[in-house]
Amino acid sequence: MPRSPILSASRIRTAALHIIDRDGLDGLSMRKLASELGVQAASLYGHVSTKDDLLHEVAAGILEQVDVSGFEGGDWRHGLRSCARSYRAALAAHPNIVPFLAYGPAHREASLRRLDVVHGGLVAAGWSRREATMIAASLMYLVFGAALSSFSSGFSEDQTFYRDRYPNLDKAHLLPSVARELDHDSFELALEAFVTGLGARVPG
Amino acid sequence: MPRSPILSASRIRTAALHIIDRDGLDGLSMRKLASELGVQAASLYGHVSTKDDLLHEVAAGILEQVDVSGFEGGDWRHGLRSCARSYRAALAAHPNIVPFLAYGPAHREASLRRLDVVHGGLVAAGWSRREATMIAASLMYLVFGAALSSFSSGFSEDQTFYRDRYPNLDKAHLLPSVARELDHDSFELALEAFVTGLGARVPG
DNA sequence: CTCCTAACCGAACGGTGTTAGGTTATCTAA
DNA sequence: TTAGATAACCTAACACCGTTCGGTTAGGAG
Repeated sequence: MPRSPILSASRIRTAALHIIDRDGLDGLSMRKLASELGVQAASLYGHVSTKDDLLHEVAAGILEQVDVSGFEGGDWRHGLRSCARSYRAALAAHPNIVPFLAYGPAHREASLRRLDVVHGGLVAAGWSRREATMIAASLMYLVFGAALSSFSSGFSEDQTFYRDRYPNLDKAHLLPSVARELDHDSFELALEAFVTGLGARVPG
Repeated sequence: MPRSPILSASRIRTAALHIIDRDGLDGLSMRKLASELGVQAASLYGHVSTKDDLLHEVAAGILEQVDVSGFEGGDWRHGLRSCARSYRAALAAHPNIVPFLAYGPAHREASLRRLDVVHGGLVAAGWSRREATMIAASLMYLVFGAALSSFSSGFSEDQTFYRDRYPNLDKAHLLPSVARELDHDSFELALEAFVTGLGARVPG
């Protein structure tokens, strides 16, 4: 081989995710990415077909970490809860990429494979196929909704602006640390209410 | 006045939303927008400070249509349900702008004002302030999650690809019309389960 | 030592959002 | 009636973007 490569698809993905985490989704450009890898922009295209493709791969890497093994025990409630938490954790670790996921999460291989497992687990627990599909979809609603409309990613700046304008809103969630906790607790509340509400419907 | 204007902020917003609905979020450029208004791109900047600003205004116009009057009756269950449906309907009418909303919905004036009403309604119904905040947040999770991870916006193309790959997934939702119905029913299921699950917790 | 070839670079293309400065048409004041 | 003011729009350009084409270069293979 001609020259030992200083670039690789995985090194590029890692650097891209790092930039996204640090500078936001709009903060990622091929030129900046190349520059941080000590390389010119054109060189990236030997390892990555397109920026959009790169983003999809980065997204896949994140979704790959979602653990749906909680369904193996046969308890759909536990499966739903543990899967939802794992999903949320994976997204919350890289909130800046969530807007990209919004462009059609259903397409994604990694996402579908996991949805399929959830679906199978629900059917095995006694839900109809249609119900299983809807429950799995609902789980995605919760997870993606929580990832993108989070307090902590929304409020963190110019806190004084909100003060006194919205008398009913709790002022406390303007502090980032409180907001993070509130995000977590809200998600747990939503998840628990959802699972409980489902339980009032049918099996197990 | 010098010349009768052929441009106005509201005409620009309308045209922008139309392009977004038709060509997607990436299909909107200032030059195309200007051209559809019979004008050069630079002229837009007399009425709109920035493209980002324009998008925020368009988004605000959509969120403005959300009806939270359902809380006035004092029944928090009905309030939650009707507010959630109104929210979803508003977003589902313009699905292409949802990815933009993902860049920080909490900032938005129109959104906050409505959140404030929801919060007030919940407190009036007996929930604590903290619970009210979390419930309102959960509602946003559901609504935004449903808007962005919808089946109909995800699957509609290359249906054959999915066939046989995911044995557990219901094949039927590959058809757009079925997908739309499934989206609706899934949202209703999630909403109903959520409200029911909340009811197992506390007041009224 | 030569050739091959993979890895990277320089320069460019067409597109983007945005701005500075100039033109034009109408309304106001003299 | 005419001169000036000014809002509305345009022309041209800037800096950046993703992407591609045609080199250059450095090492391993014969």
